[in-house]
Amino acid sequence: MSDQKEEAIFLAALEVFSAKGFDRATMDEIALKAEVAKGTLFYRYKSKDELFLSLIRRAIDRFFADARNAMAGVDHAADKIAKAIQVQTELSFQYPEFAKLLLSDVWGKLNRQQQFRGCLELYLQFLRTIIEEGILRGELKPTDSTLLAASIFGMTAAATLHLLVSEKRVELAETIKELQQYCLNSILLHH
Amino acid sequence: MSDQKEEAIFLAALEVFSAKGFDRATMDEIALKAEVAKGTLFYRYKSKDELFLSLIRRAIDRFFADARNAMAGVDHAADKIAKAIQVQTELSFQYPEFAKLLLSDVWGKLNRQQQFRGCLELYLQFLRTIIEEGILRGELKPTDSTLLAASIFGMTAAATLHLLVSEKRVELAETIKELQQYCLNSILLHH
DNA sequence: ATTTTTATACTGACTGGTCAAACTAATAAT
DNA sequence: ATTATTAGTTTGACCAGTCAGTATAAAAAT
Repeated sequence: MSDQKEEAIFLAALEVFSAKGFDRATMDEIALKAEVAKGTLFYRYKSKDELFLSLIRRAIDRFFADARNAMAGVDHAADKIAKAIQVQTELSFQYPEFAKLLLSDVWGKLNRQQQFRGCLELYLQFLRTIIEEGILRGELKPTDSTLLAASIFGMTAAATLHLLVSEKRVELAETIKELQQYCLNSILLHH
Repeated sequence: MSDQKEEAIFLAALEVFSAKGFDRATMDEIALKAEVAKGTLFYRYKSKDELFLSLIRRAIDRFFADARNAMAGVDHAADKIAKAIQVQTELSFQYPEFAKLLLSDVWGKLNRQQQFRGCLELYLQFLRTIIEEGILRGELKPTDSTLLAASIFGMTAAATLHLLVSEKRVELAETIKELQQYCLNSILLHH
């Protein structure tokens, strides 16, 4: 039960799944990168699916924790949303390949993908709560909180991925500020 | 070079790739669904990659044409953006599985995925032009047009997919209106 | 006549998962 | 102290299935 091995497997899985996506990632490559025999992977995880999910859970938990953390002491709903956008953008820049994996594999019907979605849903739920509170407190316009939460998440994910993929050098801080403004102010000059 | 066969292959490929994603889709199944011998697929397309790309090109061309069409006679940049959101949302609702495929497979590094991205880029370029014109004409606040274009696309894609995947019954028209407002007005009540 | 299609069988590379054997270290028995 | 036992862990060769792509020879279609 060496924690070292577990950590090595986690890092290798993160790397390989991120680089190749679920289907093209192989257990052989993960084992190789983790410097562990293939059998060890299956001793510790029932299947490729399970290894993948354990990775996802750990990563999303951390994302979630970061987001909660960033909002400690923040009161206004708009400010909380701004923080959420910031944390998500920072994570995308820090783990771009993982962010791609996230946006690529959440939409499917397979069991693994549904469970994956369940993890992400926890975060969206959290956003929803913030939105609903904001509406109740008269800070936000009434709207379908589910739709808005998904919109904020999707806008941030796709925008950052597009930047990362297009390989333009960009200022992280500047990007965050603009995304926050799209969402929180109008893009219109007069209205 | 019967057009009938080509159409059958197109439809079958659309269906199978949409349902399974690129990796899990098999040429055998596509051939079966198209009621065509497997050899025919390889006679007409060099490889699975090529078949996939021809499908993508055709689909995105159509999306692009729809968008252009919807904007004929529309003048204000904000109205054009509203139309873009509308067309994209309608297409997501009409071909939900294909929309998933789109958002899942555009981010990769593989040759096929890069070419795929090239197709989508044409559309984003188109959005950019609209945005830049809007800025020049003093209708939109100055911003990085690339970032905004990607944000609009991503917001719309992720929001609609999330609805489709969560299987809540929703009003298409209502959804479109809300997404347009997120983008074009503020979500804030006072500002 | 030439191109296109079909049905079927085949190849060969790849990969998730298995399993019996081997290793390790701690504990119990002598 | 030394040996035996036990339980958990690790190994890597191996298996069975899958699938893109090929081959072929006959039949349709143009």
